[in-house]
Amino acid sequence: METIGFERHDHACCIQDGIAAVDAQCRDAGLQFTPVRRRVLEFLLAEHRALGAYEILDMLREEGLGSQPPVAYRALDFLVSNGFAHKIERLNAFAACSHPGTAHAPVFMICRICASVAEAQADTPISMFGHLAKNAGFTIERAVVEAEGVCPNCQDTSPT
Amino acid sequence: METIGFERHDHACCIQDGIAAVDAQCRDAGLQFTPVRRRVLEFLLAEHRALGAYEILDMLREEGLGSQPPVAYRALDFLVSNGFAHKIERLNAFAACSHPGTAHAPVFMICRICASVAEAQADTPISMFGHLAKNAGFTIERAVVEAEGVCPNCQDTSPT
DNA sequence: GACCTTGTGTTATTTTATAACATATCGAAG
DNA sequence: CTTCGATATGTTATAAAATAACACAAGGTC
Repeated sequence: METIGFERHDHACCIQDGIAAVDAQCRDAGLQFTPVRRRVLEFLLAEHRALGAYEILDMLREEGLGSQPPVAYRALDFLVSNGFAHKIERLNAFAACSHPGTAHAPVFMICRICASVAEAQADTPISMFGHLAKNAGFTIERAVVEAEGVCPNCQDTSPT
Repeated sequence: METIGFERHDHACCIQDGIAAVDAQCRDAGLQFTPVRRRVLEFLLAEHRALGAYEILDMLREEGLGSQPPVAYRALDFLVSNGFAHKIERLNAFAACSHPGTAHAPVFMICRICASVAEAQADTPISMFGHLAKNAGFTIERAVVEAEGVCPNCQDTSPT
């Protein structure tokens, strides 16, 4: 139920702590947290918005870490499939996970004005839609929940 | 809270009733329910799964109703922006609305095995995530909710 | 040292979506 | 009735997002 995202905060910590947490988890799980993968996660952690794969690819290219789409997509696959990042389906873009290592039922809030993305942890998909699924006889395995609207920082500006 | 989707049913009615409802709404609202738009909605209603834009385009092409992508995308835009169809973000595909004309907070259930899509009506995004948004100071305008899993008809088959 | 696994480099292609401009239809205003 | 504006469609071209397929490299293990 906790949300971190739109508040002011020490942003350096976002990156450091995020990387450290994933580093530790990779060591525990025997996953290779390679330079490309680490750098991509850093890019994602550096902004509280979702980055497109090609945007990431451009950043990698500037650093000589890879120049072709599969490089970016492979790193993103690694991060997403291990729960270190999420794909924001609505945007065809990717965001670092704010709660790496914890049980996952992310709810994303996407600001239509500044494009920032915050991740809230809800309980489980079951607790939210379990009753609907049960009615239908459907077994939920995973849920995409993405709310669009206006973040607190853009609330006053442009009422449209 | 009602779900129609995975049950056996008189499928001809899905199409007839769906078209009739949208036809009526268009007349009321002064919207043009043109042949292309009508046909695209029929394609969507004909299957309880999501169709890709290019899949729809192929069907239009076979009937001589248009052969270039914008034709399909424009018809889909019309249907989606008037609430007669929905985009399933997870699939980059489109499905007819099961509840045209009613207040909208659709929850989609996507079967990973047979690819069928059912639409349930939840209350409002607010009732589902309002507390999360409130914590964050976020104003929800729209929500994408898509659950993936296994539909009742595929439940027994292939436990993977 | 041969082999296997995992990750990266690279080329090419597929899939999804839109920009931009031309043409057509139709009702309302003049 | 004809000119205009609004809306819809036709068409060409291109952009944006994603993946297939194969080659190479590094590191561990038998």
